[in-house]
Amino acid sequence: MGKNEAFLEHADALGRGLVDIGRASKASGVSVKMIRHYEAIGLLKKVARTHANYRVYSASDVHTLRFIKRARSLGFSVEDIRELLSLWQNKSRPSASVKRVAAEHMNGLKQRIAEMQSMVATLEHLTEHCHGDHRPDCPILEDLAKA
Amino acid sequence: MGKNEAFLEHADALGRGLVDIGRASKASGVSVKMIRHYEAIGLLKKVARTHANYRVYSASDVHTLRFIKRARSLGFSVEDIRELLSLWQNKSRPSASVKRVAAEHMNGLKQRIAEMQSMVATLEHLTEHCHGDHRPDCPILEDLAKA
DNA sequence: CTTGACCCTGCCCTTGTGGGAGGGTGGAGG
DNA sequence: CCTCCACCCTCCCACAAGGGCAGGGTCAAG
Repeated sequence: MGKNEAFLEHADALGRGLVDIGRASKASGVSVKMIRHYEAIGLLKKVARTHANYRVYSASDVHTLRFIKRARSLGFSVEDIRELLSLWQNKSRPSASVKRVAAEHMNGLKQRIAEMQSMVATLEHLTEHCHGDHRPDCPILEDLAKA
Repeated sequence: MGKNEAFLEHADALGRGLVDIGRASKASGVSVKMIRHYEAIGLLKKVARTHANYRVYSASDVHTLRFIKRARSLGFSVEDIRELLSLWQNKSRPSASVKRVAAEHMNGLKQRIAEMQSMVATLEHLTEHCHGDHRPDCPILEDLAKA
């Protein structure tokens, strides 16, 4: 094993395929700021540190960060991701649990989409009838003022 | 005019068609909390107060609150509303200005809808292929882990 | 005079992310 | 060895648009 891994030198760590937070950020697409934040809220386990207190990430940590990044890009909340991560790491998880999390998230998305579409429909209707010129009459303002 | 209106008694104020914040809230649909907040951020002008420092709203104030409420329900941001309110109060506004604000807001909505629809499409595809039973294999987790 | 329903201000919480201050470190070039 | 810059560290603050609570004042009815 050589030296105790709890306190590596920076150069040493890079030599062993471990990366600093900047490289982990570039490799995962998660900003440095957010990597620290995910650690602070316990989404990512506490990683090793160098003597200088620099965080050191393994390939597996970076993999987890990419998982988080991808999940965020699909709109999952941090709490959803917490659950997905634990399911991911649990080799005997039932796929039904994963499916449930995804399905609930999808329903939330669909509902918000529907709400926004109804806003768009109203706005579309109102702007269609707005001259959009120098004149002050405007059905948009009239709607806001009446309803 | 009778008494100076700067410091009314509560009962006095109600007698003149003015309302307290609770009534203004019920009449407008804006929560008491948010009425105060809108005042704090300058969306609503500072209203009169009674001797006891209670806020007193006129019918026109309530009308403005309803305008704000309706605009929020169409998804306009507070900053958009600030602009819409000033256009509403400016009798010589060009309707083109109103239309522009509405159109930009609509574009933002449409873009967010598109992003969310693409999330839903991906999720739908993934959940379709997930057994959703006791077995651990799950294309959802595989996607999150690979991409 | 008490009680309950209001009202007041002020502070903290949310979600996810960015920004900056103030200070320590690593490695390269002079 | 010294200097620099890029990087790292920890805190604190900010945003949207609200919710919630604490601790106190007030009003009207009984």
